[in-house]
Amino acid sequence: MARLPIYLRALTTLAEEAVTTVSSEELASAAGVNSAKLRKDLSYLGSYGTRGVGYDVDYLVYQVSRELGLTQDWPVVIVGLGHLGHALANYGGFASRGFAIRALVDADAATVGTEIAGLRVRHLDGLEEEVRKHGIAIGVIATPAPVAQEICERLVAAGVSSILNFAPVVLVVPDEVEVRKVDMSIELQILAFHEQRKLGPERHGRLNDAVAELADAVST
Amino acid sequence: MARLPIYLRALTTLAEEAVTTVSSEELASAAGVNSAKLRKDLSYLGSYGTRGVGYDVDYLVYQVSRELGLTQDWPVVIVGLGHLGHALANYGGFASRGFAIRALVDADAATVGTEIAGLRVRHLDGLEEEVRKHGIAIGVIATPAPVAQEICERLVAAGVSSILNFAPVVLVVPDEVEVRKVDMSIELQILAFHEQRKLGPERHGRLNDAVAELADAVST
DNA sequence: TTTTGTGAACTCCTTCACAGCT
DNA sequence: AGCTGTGAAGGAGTTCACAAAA
Repeated sequence: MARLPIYLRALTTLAEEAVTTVSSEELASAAGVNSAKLRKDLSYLGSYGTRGVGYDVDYLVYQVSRELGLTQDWPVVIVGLGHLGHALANYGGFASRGFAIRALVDADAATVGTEIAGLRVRHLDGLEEEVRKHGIAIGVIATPAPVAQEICERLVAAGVSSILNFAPVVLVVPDEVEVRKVDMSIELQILAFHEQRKLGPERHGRLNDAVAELADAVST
Repeated sequence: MARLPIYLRALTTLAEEAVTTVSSEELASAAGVNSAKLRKDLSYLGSYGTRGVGYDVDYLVYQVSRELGLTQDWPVVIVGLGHLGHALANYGGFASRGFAIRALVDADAATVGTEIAGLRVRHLDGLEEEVRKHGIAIGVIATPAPVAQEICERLVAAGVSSILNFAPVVLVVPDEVEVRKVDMSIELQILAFHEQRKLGPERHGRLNDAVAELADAVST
């Protein structure tokens, strides 16, 4: 149910605009999906709509939040406070969405001890203690790629079972640990791929090899 | 082919380790996918493997790069230089992967004129001029959510046809414009969902309504 | 013998289309 | 009359399993 957070965001926006009721058509277009898909997705949570009317916005916000586990606050640790970790620590979107950054950890002596977003950065040595002390279940890895796997293993050993990985590596974890990854280079590369396609039909792997062959055949 | 960048990263790592040949099995495990899937993906680019042997790493790096359009450098503009935009501008992974950040643009007077990662930040007013001057086709939006759609429209009007969006909104664009989005809150919410599942079987939408009903039926 | 490249089967997700409520 | 909830159809992507090539 990777789309629930998008629905929740659209619903929250509607609630702020004092909208009380929304149809699947309206909500779907706000979320950028097909309305049948939205209805099917919501139907997995239960029958929270009213036929002929639509969905009650506040009620649906609550139900979706509950399904996502956002009726409680999840304590989070950020490992690695370079530019990215710094940006993450300061990102306001977390607190308002059910997450509480409880610990910041870094290996760099110049960073350790500084205060970021109201929290003091602790040395990497204290990682396990911080995880246990705050009952942290979600770890964010914003370290350089070469150390990400090691940090990941330490997080898992300390009891973390969900990891959000910003380092450009494929993390190896036990089956019961959930990993999500965010890789900006990969997103840009996907865009570059589409840009290239737009430039013209020349040189596009096998498709164009076939075209070239055809052109050859025709010209002879 | 959203997986090609992952294969490319694995291949680049192998090349750095002076590995010359790799089997689909090995490359697939490095990329975290099934080997049949990897072979099928690569087969769309052409037949670049040798049966009984595997793939030549350097040759495959070249072919995948070419397919992704990374044999040329793509000029990029970053709009919004808060913590996140700052982090993106300083992220070294771009330059080494076929992208060149050519312009930085922000609306905040305190940020305009400062130098970030060797580039001077220009006022938002100059957005269109920067896009034209550098022939920019890819725009990165790292602004607050409320202005993201407006920035997006200006980028598109100026000629940008691919957008990487970090603002937590669904952007509306013409069909020919490609949008990729990165939303850290959404990734965390997906993790929270899985964390909650692990906590116990109580209260999980319709599945548990069914279980509860069954329990009722049994107890009566 | 080893490993690719790929038809065929399978599984999962999406969309249609409409019966059933309000 | 209007909109949800959902079976059924359709499509896309994944995995199997093996023939063909080195």
